[in-house]
Amino acid sequence: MARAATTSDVFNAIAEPQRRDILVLLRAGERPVTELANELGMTQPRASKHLRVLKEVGLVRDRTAGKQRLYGLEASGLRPVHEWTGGFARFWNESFDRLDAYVQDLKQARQEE
Amino acid sequence: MARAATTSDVFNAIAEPQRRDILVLLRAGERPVTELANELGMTQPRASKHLRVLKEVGLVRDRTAGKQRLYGLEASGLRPVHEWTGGFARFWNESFDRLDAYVQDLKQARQEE
DNA sequence: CAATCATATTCCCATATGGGCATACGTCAA
DNA sequence: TTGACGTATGCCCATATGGGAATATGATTG
Repeated sequence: MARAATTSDVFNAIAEPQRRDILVLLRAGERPVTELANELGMTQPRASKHLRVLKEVGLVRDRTAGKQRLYGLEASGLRPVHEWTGGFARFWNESFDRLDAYVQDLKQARQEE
Repeated sequence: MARAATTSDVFNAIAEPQRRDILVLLRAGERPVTELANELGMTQPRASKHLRVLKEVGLVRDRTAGKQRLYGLEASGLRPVHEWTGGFARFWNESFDRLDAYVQDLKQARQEE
Protein backbone atom coordinates (compact mmCIF):
# COMPACT_ATOMS: atom_id res chain seq x y z
CA MET A 1 0.00 0.00 0.00
CA ALA A 2 1.20 3.50 -0.70
CA ARG A 3 0.24 6.66 1.04
CA ALA A 4 -3.46 7.32 1.53
CA ALA A 5 -5.16 9.47 -1.05
CA THR A 6 -4.83 13.17 -0.38
CA THR A 7 -8.39 13.55 -1.48
CA SER A 8 -9.68 11.48 1.38
CA ASP A 9 -8.63 13.48 4.35
CA VAL A 10 -8.16 17.11 5.34
CA PHE A 11 -4.88 16.39 7.10
CA ASN A 12 -3.50 15.04 3.88
CA ALA A 13 -4.91 17.84 1.78
CA ILE A 14 -3.18 20.55 3.80
CA ALA A 15 0.09 18.66 3.86
CA GLU A 16 0.95 20.33 0.57
CA PRO A 17 2.32 23.87 1.01
CA GLN A 18 0.84 25.26 -2.17
CA ARG A 19 -2.60 24.16 -1.09
CA ARG A 20 -2.12 25.94 2.19
CA ASP A 21 -1.12 29.03 0.24
CA ILE A 22 -4.32 28.81 -1.76
CA LEU A 23 -6.40 28.59 1.38
CA VAL A 24 -4.69 31.60 2.86
CA LEU A 25 -5.30 33.60 -0.28
CA LEU A 26 -8.95 32.66 -0.27
CA ARG A 27 -9.38 34.27 3.11
CA ALA A 28 -9.44 37.55 1.22
CA GLY A 29 -12.45 36.41 -0.75
CA GLU A 30 -13.52 34.35 -3.73
CA ARG A 31 -11.19 34.11 -6.68
CA PRO A 32 -11.07 32.52 -10.11
CA VAL A 33 -8.45 29.89 -10.86
CA THR A 34 -6.32 32.04 -13.10
CA GLU A 35 -6.00 34.75 -10.52
CA LEU A 36 -4.95 32.29 -7.87
CA ALA A 37 -2.44 30.80 -10.24
CA ASN A 38 -0.97 34.21 -11.01
CA GLU A 39 -0.77 35.38 -7.45
CA LEU A 40 0.94 32.19 -6.41
CA GLY A 41 3.18 31.90 -9.41
CA MET A 42 1.93 28.58 -10.62
CA THR A 43 0.48 27.36 -13.88
CA GLN A 44 -3.26 27.21 -14.31
CA PRO A 45 -3.49 23.43 -14.60
CA ARG A 46 -1.52 23.13 -11.42
CA ALA A 47 -3.84 25.47 -9.56
CA SER A 48 -6.84 23.59 -10.90
CA LYS A 49 -5.48 20.31 -9.66
CA HIS A 50 -4.82 21.62 -6.20
CA LEU A 51 -8.25 23.20 -6.08
CA ARG A 52 -9.77 19.90 -7.02
CA VAL A 53 -8.14 18.23 -4.05
CA LEU A 54 -9.25 21.01 -1.75
CA LYS A 55 -12.76 20.71 -3.05
CA GLU A 56 -12.91 16.96 -2.61
CA VAL A 57 -12.12 17.28 1.07
CA GLY A 58 -14.56 20.14 1.43
CA LEU A 59 -12.11 22.94 2.13
CA VAL A 60 -13.23 24.90 -0.85
CA ARG A 61 -16.47 25.52 -2.68
CA ASP A 62 -16.95 26.78 -6.21
CA ARG A 63 -19.62 28.52 -8.16
CA THR A 64 -19.92 29.49 -11.76
CA ALA A 65 -19.90 33.19 -12.48
CA GLY A 66 -20.17 33.83 -16.18
CA LYS A 67 -17.18 32.48 -17.95
CA GLN A 68 -15.32 32.20 -14.72
CA ARG A 69 -15.48 29.81 -11.84
CA LEU A 70 -15.05 31.36 -8.45
CA TYR A 71 -13.49 29.40 -5.63
CA GLY A 72 -14.25 30.24 -2.05
CA LEU A 73 -13.09 29.16 1.35
CA GLU A 74 -14.96 26.52 3.33
CA ALA A 75 -12.94 26.90 6.47
CA SER A 76 -14.97 24.69 8.77
CA GLY A 77 -13.09 21.71 7.46
CA LEU A 78 -10.00 23.00 9.18
CA ARG A 79 -11.67 22.92 12.53
CA PRO A 80 -10.96 19.25 13.24
CA VAL A 81 -7.28 19.85 12.62
CA HIS A 82 -7.28 22.82 14.94
CA GLU A 83 -9.03 20.82 17.60
CA TRP A 84 -6.82 17.80 17.23
CA THR A 85 -3.67 19.84 17.63
CA GLY A 86 -5.35 21.74 20.44
CA GLY A 87 -5.49 18.48 22.34
CA PHE A 88 -1.75 18.83 22.77
CA ALA A 89 -1.70 22.39 24.02
CA ARG A 90 -1.21 21.47 27.63
CA PHE A 91 1.96 19.66 26.62
CA TRP A 92 3.56 22.49 24.78
CA ASN A 93 2.69 24.79 27.68
CA GLU A 94 4.27 22.40 30.10
CA SER A 95 7.85 23.48 29.58
CA PHE A 96 6.70 27.05 29.89
CA ASP A 97 5.15 26.27 33.22
CA ARG A 98 8.32 24.63 34.38
CA LEU A 99 10.35 27.58 33.26
CA ASP A 100 7.98 29.89 35.06
CA ALA A 101 8.28 27.86 38.24
CA TYR A 102 12.03 28.02 37.93
CA VAL A 103 11.98 31.77 37.57
CA GLN A 104 9.72 32.09 40.58
CA ASP A 105 12.13 30.01 42.59
CA LEU A 106 15.00 32.22 41.54
CA LYS A 107 13.13 35.31 42.56
CA GLN A 108 12.29 33.94 45.93
CA ALA A 109 15.84 32.77 46.53
CA ARG A 110 17.11 36.23 45.72
CA GLN A 111 14.74 37.84 48.19
CA GLU A 112 15.90 35.52 50.88
CA GLU A 113 19.50 36.54 50.45
CA MET B 1 8.55 15.96 -8.78
CA ALA B 2 6.58 13.83 -6.40
CA ARG B 3 5.18 14.80 -3.07
CA ALA B 4 7.51 16.48 -0.60
CA ALA B 5 9.20 14.22 1.90
CA THR B 6 7.13 13.52 4.97
CA THR B 7 10.26 13.90 7.00
CA SER B 8 10.64 17.52 6.05
CA ASP B 9 7.53 19.03 7.48
CA VAL B 10 5.22 18.58 10.44
CA PHE B 11 2.11 18.99 8.30
CA ASN B 12 3.23 16.08 6.21
CA ALA B 13 4.23 13.97 9.16
CA ILE B 14 0.81 14.16 10.78
CA ALA B 15 -0.95 13.48 7.52
CA GLU B 16 -0.64 9.79 8.29
CA PRO B 17 -3.34 8.52 10.69
CA GLN B 18 -1.17 5.98 12.41
CA ARG B 19 1.36 8.62 13.26
CA ARG B 20 -1.37 10.71 14.78
CA ASP B 21 -2.41 7.67 16.79
CA ILE B 22 1.12 7.30 18.07
CA LEU B 23 1.22 10.92 19.16
CA VAL B 24 -2.06 10.57 21.00
CA LEU B 25 -0.81 7.50 22.79
CA LEU B 26 2.34 9.27 23.82
CA ARG B 27 0.32 11.86 25.67
CA ALA B 28 -0.02 9.24 28.38
CA GLY B 29 3.73 9.10 28.77
CA GLU B 30 6.88 7.62 27.35
CA ARG B 31 6.71 4.22 25.76
CA PRO B 32 8.98 1.70 24.09
CA VAL B 33 8.43 0.81 20.46
CA THR B 34 7.06 -2.65 21.06
CA GLU B 35 4.42 -1.39 23.42
CA LEU B 36 3.27 1.23 20.96
CA ALA B 37 3.16 -1.37 18.25
CA ASN B 38 1.05 -3.68 20.37
CA GLU B 39 -1.38 -1.07 21.54
CA LEU B 40 -1.92 0.13 18.02
CA GLY B 41 -2.00 -3.29 16.43
CA MET B 42 0.92 -2.77 14.12
CA THR B 43 4.16 -4.61 13.60
CA GLN B 44 7.31 -3.44 15.28
CA PRO B 45 9.14 -2.41 12.10
CA ARG B 46 6.15 -0.38 11.10
CA ALA B 47 6.05 1.42 14.40
CA SER B 48 9.79 2.07 14.20
CA LYS B 49 9.43 3.59 10.78
CA HIS B 50 6.65 5.91 11.83
CA LEU B 51 8.57 6.91 14.91
CA ARG B 52 11.55 7.74 12.78
CA VAL B 53 9.48 10.15 10.73
CA LEU B 54 8.04 11.72 13.85
CA LYS B 55 11.49 12.11 15.27
CA GLU B 56 12.90 13.71 12.15
CA VAL B 57 10.32 16.47 12.27
CA GLY B 58 10.83 16.87 15.99
CA LEU B 59 7.48 15.63 17.23
CA VAL B 60 9.05 12.92 19.28
CA ARG B 61 12.19 12.47 21.30
CA ASP B 62 13.81 9.25 22.40
CA ARG B 63 16.14 8.11 25.10
CA THR B 64 17.78 4.84 25.83
CA ALA B 65 16.62 3.05 28.95
CA GLY B 66 18.45 -0.18 29.40
CA LYS B 67 17.62 -2.54 26.61
CA GLN B 68 14.69 -0.41 25.63
CA ARG B 69 14.35 2.87 23.86
CA LEU B 70 11.65 5.12 25.20
CA TYR B 71 9.83 7.51 22.94
CA GLY B 72 8.25 10.63 24.30
CA LEU B 73 6.10 13.43 23.01
CA GLU B 74 7.60 16.70 21.82
CA ALA B 75 4.32 18.46 21.37
CA SER B 76 5.59 21.94 20.66
CA GLY B 77 6.05 20.97 17.04
CA LEU B 78 2.28 20.82 16.71
CA ARG B 79 1.91 24.40 17.73
CA PRO B 80 2.48 25.86 14.26
CA VAL B 81 -0.25 23.64 12.89
CA HIS B 82 -2.60 24.73 15.61
CA GLU B 83 -1.81 28.34 14.96
CA TRP B 84 -2.09 28.05 11.22
CA THR B 85 -5.52 26.49 11.40
CA GLY B 86 -6.42 29.00 14.09
CA GLY B 87 -5.96 31.70 11.50
CA PHE B 88 -9.16 30.45 9.94
CA ALA B 89 -11.27 30.41 13.07
CA ARG B 90 -13.11 33.60 12.29
CA PHE B 91 -14.27 32.00 9.06
CA TRP B 92 -15.72 28.90 10.55
CA ASN B 93 -17.42 31.02 13.16
CA GLU B 94 -18.90 33.21 10.50
CA SER B 95 -21.87 31.03 9.70
CA PHE B 96 -22.49 30.73 13.38
CA ASP B 97 -22.56 34.49 13.70
CA ARG B 98 -24.98 34.75 10.85
CA LEU B 99 -27.21 32.15 12.40
CA ASP B 100 -27.05 34.01 15.67
CA ALA B 101 -27.98 37.26 13.98
CA TYR B 102 -30.90 35.51 12.34
CA VAL B 103 -32.12 34.16 15.64
CA GLN B 104 -31.85 37.60 17.19
CA ASP B 105 -33.92 39.01 14.39
CA LEU B 106 -36.56 36.38 14.92
CA LYS B 107 -36.69 37.16 18.61
CA GLN B 108 -37.08 40.82 18.03
CA ALA B 109 -39.75 40.30 15.39
CA ARG B 110 -41.68 38.16 17.83
CA GLN B 111 -41.53 40.83 20.53
CA GLU B 112 -42.86 43.39 18.13
CA GLU B 113 -45.92 41.34 17.34
C1' DC C 1 32.30 -14.34 24.50
C1' DA C 2 27.67 -16.13 23.63
C1' DA C 3 22.82 -15.95 24.03
C1' DT C 4 18.89 -13.14 24.25
C1' DC C 5 15.88 -9.48 24.03
C1' DA C 6 14.64 -4.78 21.80
C1' DT C 7 14.86 -2.02 17.99
C1' DA C 8 16.38 -0.27 13.48
C1' DT C 9 17.28 -1.05 8.71
C1' DT C 10 17.28 -3.03 4.11
C1' DC C 11 15.11 -4.76 -0.01
C1' DC C 12 11.08 -5.20 -2.72
C1' DC C 13 6.42 -4.04 -4.10
C1' DA C 14 2.10 -1.47 -5.44
C1' DT C 15 0.45 2.86 -5.47
C1' DA C 16 -0.30 7.89 -5.12
C1' DT C 17 1.84 11.90 -5.92
C1' DG C 18 3.06 16.79 -8.10
C1' DG C 19 4.58 18.63 -12.26
C1' DG C 20 4.56 19.73 -17.44
C1' DC C 21 2.39 19.75 -21.61
C1' DA C 22 -1.18 19.43 -24.80
C1' DT C 23 -5.80 19.37 -25.27
C1' DA C 24 -10.70 18.75 -24.26
C1' DC C 25 -14.60 21.06 -22.27
C1' DG C 26 -17.76 25.03 -21.12
C1' DT C 27 -19.55 29.42 -21.48
C1' DC C 28 -20.27 33.70 -23.44
C1' DA C 29 -20.36 37.16 -27.30
C1' DA C 30 -20.43 38.50 -32.15
C1' DT D 1 -22.09 28.85 -35.66
C1' DT D 2 -17.76 30.36 -34.78
C1' DG D 3 -14.44 32.60 -31.98
C1' DA D 4 -12.33 33.57 -27.85
C1' DC D 5 -11.66 33.16 -23.26
C1' DG D 6 -11.43 30.45 -18.80
C1' DT D 7 -10.90 26.11 -16.80
C1' DA D 8 -10.53 21.04 -16.26
C1' DT D 9 -8.39 16.63 -17.85
C1' DG D 10 -5.48 13.19 -19.73
C1' DC D 11 -1.07 11.30 -20.34
C1' DC D 12 3.61 10.71 -18.98
C1' DC D 13 7.42 11.11 -15.80
C1' DA D 14 10.35 10.87 -11.50
C1' DT D 15 9.86 10.20 -6.95
C1' DA D 16 8.20 9.27 -2.23
C1' DT D 17 5.34 6.47 0.11
C1' DG D 18 3.51 2.58 3.53
C1' DG D 19 3.70 -2.18 4.03
C1' DG D 20 5.86 -6.98 4.62
C1' DA D 21 9.59 -10.03 5.46
C1' DA D 22 14.04 -10.92 6.66
C1' DT D 23 17.94 -9.39 8.80
C1' DA D 24 21.31 -6.26 10.82
C1' DT D 25 22.44 -3.62 14.84
C1' DG D 26 22.49 -2.68 19.96
C1' DA D 27 22.42 -3.53 24.59
C1' DT D 28 22.10 -6.54 28.59
C1' DT D 29 22.95 -10.62 31.08
C1' DG D 30 25.04 -15.05 32.01
